[in-house]
Amino acid sequence: MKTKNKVITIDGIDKKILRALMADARTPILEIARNVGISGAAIHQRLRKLEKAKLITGSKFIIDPKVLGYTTMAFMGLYLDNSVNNETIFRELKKIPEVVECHYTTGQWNIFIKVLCYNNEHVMHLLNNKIQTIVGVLRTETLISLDKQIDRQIKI
Amino acid sequence: MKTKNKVITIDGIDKKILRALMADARTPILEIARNVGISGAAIHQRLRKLEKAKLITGSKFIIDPKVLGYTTMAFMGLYLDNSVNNETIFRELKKIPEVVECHYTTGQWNIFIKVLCYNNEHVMHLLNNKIQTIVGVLRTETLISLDKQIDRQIKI
DNA sequence: AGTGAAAGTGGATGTGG
DNA sequence: CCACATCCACTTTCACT
Repeated sequence: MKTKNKVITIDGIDKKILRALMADARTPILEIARNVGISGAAIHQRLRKLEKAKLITGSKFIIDPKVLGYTTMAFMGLYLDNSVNNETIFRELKKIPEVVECHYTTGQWNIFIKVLCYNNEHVMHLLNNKIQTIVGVLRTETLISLDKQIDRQIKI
Repeated sequence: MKTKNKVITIDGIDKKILRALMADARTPILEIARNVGISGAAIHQRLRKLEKAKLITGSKFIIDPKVLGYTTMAFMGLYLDNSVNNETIFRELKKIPEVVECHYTTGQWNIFIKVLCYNNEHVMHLLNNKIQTIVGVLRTETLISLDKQIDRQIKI
């Protein structure tokens, strides 16, 4: 069990700062300062506060996997053998670079993952040679994402 | 139909640059320059090349929704009425801030979405008052993510 | 919480190899 | 493709309010 995270409240200025940086992590602090009408140093303090509260967990360049040839996104539901420890499965899944998300879920499957592949053949290979060979994985179901229409963070 | 994206190849230096910036979008270019052993100006040129190729699609501050109280993540599979246009559904879903991902998928459902909620009650409210009221949505199935173990970008 | 100033660093660009 | 040099803008910190 993880320790409980405190829920924090943020004001309008924090929201403006976050919205700017969530849209573009390299937005100059001074530019934000000019837009919200306070000094750069004040923005700094607020950012430190937000980082300390762990609301900001980092910043990332976002790349488009399609440009590297990863044109096929798929979701897979995994049925597991009751006798196997989830942690073992997670450890194996983390080793597979194509697996970009992994959830322990309610419902028909035990584990639900998102994968990125070059094409359907790659999906097949991944299933046969990587996923299905993990000890404890009994059966899988695959959904192909034909079109990703929304992909965003929670609205601030 | 979108226009076809060209698949590009990147060399070892590009990979190092991308890995640094994918981990932390605010990594100074000069720091990367020192690490890979070429000048800052060269890094600049390569970044422009990668942006031009649309491999880099932007940069974002990543926030942890849990700290704002969004402790419940769920996936929902939507069954649609054949007579309704998908675009109409996408448009409605985009208006719902809790919906952070939306895919048109193969398999039992027509549309598959990811949502962020405060709690199970919020999930229920979302289903009853937002999702199920969209014209064309016949039925839904919901999976709750009890634990997110992996959430990353494709490995470079 | 916020300001303002000061010192250091980094971003961006043009010239030339 | 890359280095070097330059200029300007931005980050970061601190004393003060």
